[in-house]
Amino acid sequence: MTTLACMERRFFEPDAAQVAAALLGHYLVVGHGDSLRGGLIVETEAYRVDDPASHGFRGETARNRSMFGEPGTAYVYFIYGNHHCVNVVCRERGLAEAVLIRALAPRFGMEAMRRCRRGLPDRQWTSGPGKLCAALGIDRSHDGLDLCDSTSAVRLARHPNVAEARREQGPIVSGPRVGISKAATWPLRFRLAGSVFCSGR
DNA sequence: TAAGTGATGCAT
DNA sequence: TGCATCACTTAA
Repeated sequence: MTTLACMERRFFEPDAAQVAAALLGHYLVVGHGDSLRGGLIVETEAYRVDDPASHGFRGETARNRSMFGEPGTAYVYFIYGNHHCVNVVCRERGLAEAVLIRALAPRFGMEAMRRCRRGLPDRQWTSGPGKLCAALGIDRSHDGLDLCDSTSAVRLARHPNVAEARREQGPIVSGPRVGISKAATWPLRFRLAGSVFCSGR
């Protein structure tokens, strides 16, 4: 794909709910040497600064430090002893807001993703926040990367025709978050409801 | 439906 | 130091 321009930083200055919706239909990609893996974002979840479910709610620690960084920073955490999840930091430095990338429609590096997902069917490669990190090879070593920098291993890229992508895979719907015990009913989960690659939890 | 996995954070 | 919790996945 020749048209993979990185998102500009100001894209991530609004609050996490706005950014979570705005990211749908754009790309998350990871460079591995000369090759690329990634896909189209079809599901996101917002975590707000006043949000008891957010890792940043109780203040800055070694684990969540990058949540307090510049908008467009990657926050990657390790959970349940097995899985990594990747977030995009929003709002200005010092305010912990972030968007969890929950699911992708696979687009680039299909064979590499198939291998990393043990030969499972494509619908199971990236249809969950831990799955997509496994498929793309994202881990804590990517925590704190600038997702707006075209030289970063992990980055976010603008879809040249995001309106069309949303038409094809929409509509955009929002609803309760999943997998959390606090403030789960806040309608901060967003997805392209026509995509078969949503996590379905 | 439940087990597994290990880091994290708060209580002790 | 101990222990409950955890923004998940897989096997059953």
